[in-house]
Amino acid sequence: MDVLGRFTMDEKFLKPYNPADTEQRIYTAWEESGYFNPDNLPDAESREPFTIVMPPPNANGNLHAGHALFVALQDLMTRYKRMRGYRALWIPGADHAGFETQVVYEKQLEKEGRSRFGMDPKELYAEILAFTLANKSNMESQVKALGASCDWSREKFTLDPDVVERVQQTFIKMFADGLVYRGKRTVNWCPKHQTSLSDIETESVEENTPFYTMKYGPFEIGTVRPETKFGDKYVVMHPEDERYAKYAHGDTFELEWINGPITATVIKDSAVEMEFGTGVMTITPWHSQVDFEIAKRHGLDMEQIIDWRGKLLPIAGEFEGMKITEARGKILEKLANKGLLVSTDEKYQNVVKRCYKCSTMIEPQVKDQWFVKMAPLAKKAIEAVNAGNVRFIPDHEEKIFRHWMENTLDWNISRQIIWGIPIPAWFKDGDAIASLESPGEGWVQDADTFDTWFSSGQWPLVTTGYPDGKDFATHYPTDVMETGRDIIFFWVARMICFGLYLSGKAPFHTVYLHGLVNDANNKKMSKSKGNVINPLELTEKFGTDALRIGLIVGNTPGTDLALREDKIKGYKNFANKVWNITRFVLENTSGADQMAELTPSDQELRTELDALITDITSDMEAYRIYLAAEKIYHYAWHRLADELLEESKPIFTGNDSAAIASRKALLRSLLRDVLAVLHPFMPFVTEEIWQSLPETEGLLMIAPWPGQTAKAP
RNA sequence: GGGCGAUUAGCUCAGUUGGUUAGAGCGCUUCGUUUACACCGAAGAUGUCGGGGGUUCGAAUCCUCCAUCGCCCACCA
Repeated sequence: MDVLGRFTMDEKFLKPYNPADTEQRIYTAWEESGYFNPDNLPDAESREPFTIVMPPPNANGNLHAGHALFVALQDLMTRYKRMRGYRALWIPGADHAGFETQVVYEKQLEKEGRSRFGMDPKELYAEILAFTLANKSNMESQVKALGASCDWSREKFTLDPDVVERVQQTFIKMFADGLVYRGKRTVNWCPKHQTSLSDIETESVEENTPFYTMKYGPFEIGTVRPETKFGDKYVVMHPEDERYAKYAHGDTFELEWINGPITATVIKDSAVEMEFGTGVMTITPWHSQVDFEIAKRHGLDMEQIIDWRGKLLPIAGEFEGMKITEARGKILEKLANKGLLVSTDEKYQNVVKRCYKCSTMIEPQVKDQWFVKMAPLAKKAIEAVNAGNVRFIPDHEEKIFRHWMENTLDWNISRQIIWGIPIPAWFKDGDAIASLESPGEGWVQDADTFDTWFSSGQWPLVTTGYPDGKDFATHYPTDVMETGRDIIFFWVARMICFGLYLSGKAPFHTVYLHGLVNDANNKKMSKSKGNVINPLELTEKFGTDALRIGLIVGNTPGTDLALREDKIKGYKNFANKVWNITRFVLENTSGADQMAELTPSDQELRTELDALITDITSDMEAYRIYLAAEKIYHYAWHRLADELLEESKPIFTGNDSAAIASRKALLRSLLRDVLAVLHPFMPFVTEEIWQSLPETEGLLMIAPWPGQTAKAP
């Protein structure tokens, strides 16, 4: 107040809004208030809990645009609920991201002219740990820069000792319950990364692969992989194929094959498609899933042809030690010379599996691994969805979820990498058991680590302290799982399975799935394309609020988003617009009596905003967040600023003191509510302004959500 | 081979699950520098809502077929 009893407006409003002057200071104020931790909220005990678990970002690099979107969404959900009077908890975390991080680190080693192979495992582990911890704190500071109101005191890292122990205990329990088993089965082997991968860690790509037909004794067989055929000694056909009726199952015959004469056996199996090719094939059980299944059904021999590095073994004779890619041509040449190559279909299209990280062709190999038996877990997950205990937004994702769940095969959780949680298992004489401690003499510990999703699948449980931690009773099940549509199988499906298995309850009632954030041309961002946008560069340029609301407005769940700078720039202008609305209101409402009676027409304007807030509130409750954001944006700019402020000018320059008093009180109350509704979307600028209003006390962050619906539940 | 989605203004997208002249942002045209804001304001142009057929008093919205694009899953060598 100045000497005349008038409010003196902060001079900062005379200049455009500058996010850089504000954001760090405001975030510190929020953090120091302690309200990120819901236990510190006023009347915390009487509040209903609301819980979101943050998808822990991989601690192996900078945040990307997708992280900015999830921070914007989850933070606005948390802030909204906090203002609505909930005991709002958003639990942050960081993921060691096993294989992913190891791949990132290996690339770094490569640049330095080093390789993980030949390194002492303990040294390698220590190096990756240091790398991960450095990136973890980098990642945390970036999440803070985006304004995340998560409770850092509850932050979890997937390699925290209690997490590791919980994950290992789960494995042991699943072993006891018969839900994990040690199986010698076909696995997806990446010859570059020297580890097996789960089915969803491979990419199936349709490619042009020449299809060769070869003479195999009295038969003609087809293959796209001549380099695997050395050991083929079974010829398989459909039992009802009349063309081959004269051959009986088990018949043997001699033939001249790649490296000389062999004895082959006839096998009848209905897995063979009669219509495909000649209806006859030979099998390579060690290097093909289908062939493996056939061999298993009939108890046939299996022999490894290709080693773990992708080179031919001694069975290949003169081709031993050759990489399969270079061997193929030479083998074909030899086959042709021996008159065994009948024909080549150069145009054949075939589905090839590749490593999702390095695109190396996956080599199916038979290996002893730990598998999770998915069927019983999937059954419970589907039941939970059917019962309406888990709801998907957008709802069509439920169909995708269900379809995958109904068809998913057992899950290989063994990884031959050191960067991860060790599998607590021991082997002796072909026996395998799950145990933290050695069962006794002669037992050898499993050297493998868990698929990283085996631990992150238990994330809602471990972050809330399952089974007897202090938050488990209050905050589990959590409320919303907000994450990317692209990890519905990797993560969401597994979390539901683990949650139901361990706690008997689904870990959340709502799954909100956002789409991918693409570049301005709607192309997927990738390092190789060089179109990756660092969100922190955008916040520096346009302010965090602008980036956040720019990612929210018009972005319907499940739909990919083209991230365009001009859109973000538009919301930078909006932040400045709100700033200048405040300037106008403060300049023209000095000495406002907040209790002044509103004129009938002003009362109507007040009622108009009340109705809008009711509408926006129901949008928020129904997760129509993109609409809620647009509505308050539109009201602030095109109703309040363009129309109400304009029509206020003649009132303030007139001499109707009742009208002036009414209008002053009205504008102040409209401004406060606009700031409050806008806060979850644009937390920094709204809080900054709130702190400059003479009539407000405390942080906007914990102010009540306006409107009649604001009562605590 | 199976599944999911999209197709609305030049561009990026909404359209709250059938209801008056279909909306926003950016871009574009014209005007405006009046002390909230030029990071601005006013006015304006632009759409057979992919195509055919159907249901309905009424369809961008529901049904059906077709076309094009995108994504996901997949053990025919």
